[in-house]
Amino acid sequence: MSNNVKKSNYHHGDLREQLLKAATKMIRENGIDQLSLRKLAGLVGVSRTAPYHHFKDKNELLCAIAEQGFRERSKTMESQVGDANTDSSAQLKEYMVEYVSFAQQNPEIYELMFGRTIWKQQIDNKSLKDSAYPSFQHQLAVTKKWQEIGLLDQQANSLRLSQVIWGTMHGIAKLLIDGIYKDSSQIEEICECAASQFSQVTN
Amino acid sequence: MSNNVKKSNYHHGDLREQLLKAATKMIRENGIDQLSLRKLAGLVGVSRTAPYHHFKDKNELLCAIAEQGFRERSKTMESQVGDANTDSSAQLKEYMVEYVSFAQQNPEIYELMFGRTIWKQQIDNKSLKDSAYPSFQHQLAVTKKWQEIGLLDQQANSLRLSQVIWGTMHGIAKLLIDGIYKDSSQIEEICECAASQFSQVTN
DNA sequence: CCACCTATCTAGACAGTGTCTAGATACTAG
DNA sequence: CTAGTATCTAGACACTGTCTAGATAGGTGG
Repeated sequence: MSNNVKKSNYHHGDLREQLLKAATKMIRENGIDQLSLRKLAGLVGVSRTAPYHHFKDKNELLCAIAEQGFRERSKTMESQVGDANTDSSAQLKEYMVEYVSFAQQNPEIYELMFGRTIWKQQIDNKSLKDSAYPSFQHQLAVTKKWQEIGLLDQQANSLRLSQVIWGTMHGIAKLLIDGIYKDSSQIEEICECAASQFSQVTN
Repeated sequence: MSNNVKKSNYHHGDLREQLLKAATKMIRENGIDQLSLRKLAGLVGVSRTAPYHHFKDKNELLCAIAEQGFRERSKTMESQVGDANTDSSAQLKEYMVEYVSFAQQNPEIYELMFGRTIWKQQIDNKSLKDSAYPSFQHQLAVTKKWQEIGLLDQQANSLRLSQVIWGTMHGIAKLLIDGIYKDSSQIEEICECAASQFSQVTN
C-alpha cells in the first residue's frame, strides 16, 4: 500500500467512506433502527456482504458514524469562544441553548453519540473513546472556568457540577427529541430557566 | 362475556396477563431489543401468532408494559410523603436520589416508560397517556409545593422549573443507565450536587 | 338442546434482517 | 510474471414481525 494515498482507486474506490456517508444520510432521514446493512449496500451499489470488509459488524459502522459526529462536534465547540459583549449569565444560557439545539437538529446522530445504542454494551473501541473524550473534557473545562469567574457555584466539586449541568442539558435534549416534550419552541424558555438556576450572579 | 369476571377461563386462560408478565421478565433480564414475540410465545407455550389476538403488534405490547410501569410508579410516588424529620433541602436530594435509583434498578422498564421506543412515534394510545399523566403531574405539584415553602426558586415559572428539574433527573438517570457515567456509586454525590444547585436554602 | 357466532388459537407463508462460509476478482509487491 | 492479499460476490442459515386462511371451542339466541 503506497504511503501517500491511503486508499487508491481499488475495485470500487473508497467504499468505506461512501458507506459512512450513505449510512449517515440514511440515519438522518429515517432513524437509526431503519438503517439496514443490506439496503445500505444496495444504495451504494455493492453486494450485501461487501460492507463486512470495512466494518466488523453493524455496530462498528454505527460507532464510526458516532466517531465522525464527535469529531465535528469538537471542532464546533472549540470555535465557540464566549462573546465578550454579552454578560456571563447570558453566556451560560446560550451554551445550553446551543447544546440542546444541536441535539434537536441532529436527533439521530445525537442519539448515536450519547445514547444506549453504542454505550450500553461495554465497548472496547479505543478510537471511539478517544474521539468522544474531548466533548466530556470540554464540558468540565467550561464548568471550571465559570466557577472561577463566579458564574457557577464555587463551593461545588467541579466534576460533580459538570456532570449535573451536562445531565440537565442531556435530559432536556432527550425529553425533546424522544418526543416527550412535544413543543420544541420551548427550548429558549427552558434553557433560560435552567441557566438561571445554576447562575450565581443575580441577573 | 359475563360482567363479574372480565376474562373467565377460556382456551388458554388469561393469556394476555401471562404474556405481559413473561415479556416484562424477558425485558428486565435481556433488554428491550432482545424481546421477540416468537420467543415470548414459545415461552408461554402458545403459537407465534397467538399474541396478535391480544396485542395489535409488538409496539402495543411494549406500550402495555410501560403502562403497567407507570401505574406502579404512581402508587410509589403517592406513598412518598416527605419525612417531616428531615429538613426540606435534604428532602430534595432524597427525591432526586429516589428517582435516579428507580431508573438504575429498572433500567429497561425506565427506558420503555421514558425513552424513544414508545414516544418517538406519535402515539394514539389514550390508555398509555392516561397512565403516564400522573407522573408528569406529580412532578409539577411537588415543584409548586417546594416553591411555596421557599425551597425552590419562587421567581421561576413553575412549569419551566418542573421541566428543568425533571430534565436534570432524567439526564443523570439516562447517562447512568446507558453506560456513559460508568460508576453508579456516584448517584448520591451527583444528586447531592444537583439538589444544592436548585435549593434556595443555605444548607 | 342445538345451531350459530365470535373470540381465540394454529400453521403456513412472505419479506425482511445480520452475519457466516466459500469462492471469485483484481491490484501490488517481490 | 507470479504469488499473495485486499476486496468483493453469491449462497446459506437462523432469526425477526406480521399477514392470511383455517381450526377450535366457549357463550348465546332460538
